[in-house]
Amino acid sequence: MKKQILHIDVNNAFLSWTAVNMLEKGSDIDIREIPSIIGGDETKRSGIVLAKSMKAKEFSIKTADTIYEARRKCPNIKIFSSDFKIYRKYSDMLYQLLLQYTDKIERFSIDECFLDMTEYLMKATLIEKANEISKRVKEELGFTVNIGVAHNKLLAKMASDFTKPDKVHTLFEEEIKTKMWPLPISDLFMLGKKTVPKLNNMQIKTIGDLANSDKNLLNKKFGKHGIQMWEYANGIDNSEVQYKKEKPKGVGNSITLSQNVTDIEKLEEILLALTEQVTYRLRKYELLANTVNVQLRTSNFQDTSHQGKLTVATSSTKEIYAKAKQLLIQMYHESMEIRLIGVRVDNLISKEETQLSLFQDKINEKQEKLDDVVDKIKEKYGYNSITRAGKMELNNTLKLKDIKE
DNA sequence: TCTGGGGTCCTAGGACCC
DNA sequence: TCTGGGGTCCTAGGACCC
Repeated sequence: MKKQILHIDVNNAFLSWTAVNMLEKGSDIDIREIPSIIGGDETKRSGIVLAKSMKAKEFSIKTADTIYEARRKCPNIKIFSSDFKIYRKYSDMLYQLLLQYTDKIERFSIDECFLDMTEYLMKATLIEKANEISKRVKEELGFTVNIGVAHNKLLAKMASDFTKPDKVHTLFEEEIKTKMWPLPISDLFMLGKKTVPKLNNMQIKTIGDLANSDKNLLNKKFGKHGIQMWEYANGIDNSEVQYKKEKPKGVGNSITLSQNVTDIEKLEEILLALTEQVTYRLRKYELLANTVNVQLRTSNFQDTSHQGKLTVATSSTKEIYAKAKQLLIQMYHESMEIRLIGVRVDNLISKEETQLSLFQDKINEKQEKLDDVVDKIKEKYGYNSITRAGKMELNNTLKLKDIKE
C-alpha cells in the first residue's frame, strides 16, 4: 500500500516565532514585514545569520552569512537575538495541533515534522488535509508553514521546499520529471557543498541528470552515498516515519570562545563546565555513556578530536570529566590557539539495561548521590545556580550534601 | 568584528587475533 | 618466491542535516 506522507516546514521559523512572540507581548511592529534577521552575538564571535525575513532576503542576505556581511548588504537591518525557549514553545504548540491529525509524527527538527497519514485519511484526500492544517496553523498559531504532500518522506520534503511561504505542494511519482528533475543537484536532500562540484565535473548538473546517470559509476565514486543520491534523484525512499520517541545516540556541548585561549588550565575549567551540562542532560535521559570525545578548533579553523572508551558506562560528572581532561591533555600543544572547545559522549546505553558488578554498583552509588544533589539544586534554582567549574576540586562539591533542599 | 551549535552516519586505516 | 588473509574493534576525520 502506498504511504500517505506530509512534511511540515515552518517558514523562517526562528524569525516568525520571534515575531509572533513580540506581537503577543504588545509590540506594534511585525518584524516579518521589515528587513530583519535573527543572529548570534558578534562580540562573542558567534555572529552569523540564523534566520531572515523575506524583506531581508531581497537584499540577498543568506542563512549563515556573518552579521557583518548582512549589515553590509543592508545597513539598516534589524537584528534580534535567538531564544530557544520561545522556539520550543511554538514548536510544541504546532506538534499539539498536528497530533489531532495523526499520532505518527516524526519531529525531524525543531521546525520540521513528517506525518504518516496512511491510516488516518478516511474520506478526505491528503491534499485536503494539508490545506486544512495549513489554514489552521496560520489562524490559530499566527505563523505560516509550507507543506509537502507525497507518498514517501524524501518527496514530501523536496515538495515542501518548492516556493515559499505559506504553500502546499504535491510531488507524486508522475510529477518527478516535471517538478524535480529540472532543479539543480544542490537542491537535492543530502547533496552538500562538497559533493555538488564533484558531480558538476562529471557533467551532472540537474537532479534529472543525476537520476539518469550510471548508478554503478556513482557507487564506485561515492560508495553508499552514491547509491543513495541516485535513488533520491529517482524519488526512491522506503524509510518510515519515526514517530516513536527515540533516545539520542550522543550528547554534546561546545562553545566558541569570545577570545582565543592558549592556557590549558583555562581550557580545563571550560571543559568541566561543558561536561557538567552534558552529563546533566545524559542523566535526564537516564542513559550511560561508553565513550567520551573532546573537540578542539584552533584560530585558523583546524579541527581535531580525540575519543576514548570508559572502562564502565557512566553518567557521572567526575568520571566523564576525568576522561575528557585526559583527552584534552593528549591533544593540546603549547602553540595552539583555541577558538572552540567541545565535549560529547557517545555509545549510549540505557540505565536499566545495564548490569554492573556489585563492586561497581557501590562506586556508582556514591557518585550518583552527588550528581543527584547537584541536579536537584539546578532544577530548583536554575541551571546557573551551581557550577563546579573553576579551580574548585571536584571532591569539594561533596559539601553540597549539607545544603538543605 | 569572518566563519554557531546541536546532531547522525560513513569511511579509512591501525591494532590485534586466528 | 614477493612478506596471506580474513575478521573485529577502535579512532580520527569528514560530510551532511537543521
